[in-house]
Amino acid sequence: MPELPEVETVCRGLAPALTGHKITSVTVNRRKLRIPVPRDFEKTLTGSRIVKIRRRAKYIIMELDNGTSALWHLGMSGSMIISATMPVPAKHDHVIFQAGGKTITFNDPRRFGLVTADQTKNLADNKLLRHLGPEPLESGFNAKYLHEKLSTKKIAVKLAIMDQRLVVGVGNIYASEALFAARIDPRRSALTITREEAATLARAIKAVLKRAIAAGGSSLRDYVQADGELGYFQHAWAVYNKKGKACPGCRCTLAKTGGIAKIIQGGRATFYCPVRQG
DNA sequence: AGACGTACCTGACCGC
DNA sequence: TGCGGTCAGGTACGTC
Repeated sequence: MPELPEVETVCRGLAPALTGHKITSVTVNRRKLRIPVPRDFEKTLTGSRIVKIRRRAKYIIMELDNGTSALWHLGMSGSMIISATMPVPAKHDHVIFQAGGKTITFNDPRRFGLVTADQTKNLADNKLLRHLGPEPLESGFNAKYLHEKLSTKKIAVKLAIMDQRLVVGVGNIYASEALFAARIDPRRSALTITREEAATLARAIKAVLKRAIAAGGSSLRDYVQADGELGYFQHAWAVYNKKGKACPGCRCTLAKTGGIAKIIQGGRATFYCPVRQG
């Protein structure tokens, strides 16, 4: 489920609890995730200290003092649970470790997530990370870059911005939300997006993600002290999952337009306002 | 090389 | 209550 803001929130929740602490135990209950958990994963982590926790795209990178980094991906349904006391085992608790007096549980019903490790110095060449495009909130992702990238692609602009090689972290929800904010029809071929529209879209992507990260940050306060599940928080979407609803900030009449439309692109649901994004 | 479909897996929900 | 069908926020891979 989680997109970039959710993963960022998970990192921000884990970092204060774990940074500087030694991993005292690791249990892997199920090795068959999207890719197999490495056989030496437990041995690699146990006894080493967590130096730093950061995010790259939708990966959580846990840098250890032994030269390796643990990589976590939440897939569609993953979450991380911080417990101050030994938690009651639950279904789909695939990896559990202890550090800093806390127990961290990686739970993922659909098992599209993954847990692995690699040498920190090799991360740039890591098979999972090497193809990833720029971070949307960094300066390299801007109007010029986006326009150049879109200008060579025939595919729909919504599919283009979800391509992690073009820019990371824009998943199905935020793609719809950003295009709505930018007033761009998601069905348009990427190469028809003007320089000016690309500038608006780049700004919209940043704004939508930042707003969601802020919402996630405020939800963090509730559980960072005690037990809590990281990875989900309440958020008010403008168009996502709002088929038939009135489009916020739009003056179109619901009876006339039918409100927010739902279409399928690349097998995934897209929500947009045919009037505002016409 | 780009575009597109498909596969991976469980659970929630809806209509009958 | 049960059953089958559909859908779900991600990503890699195969095929054309």
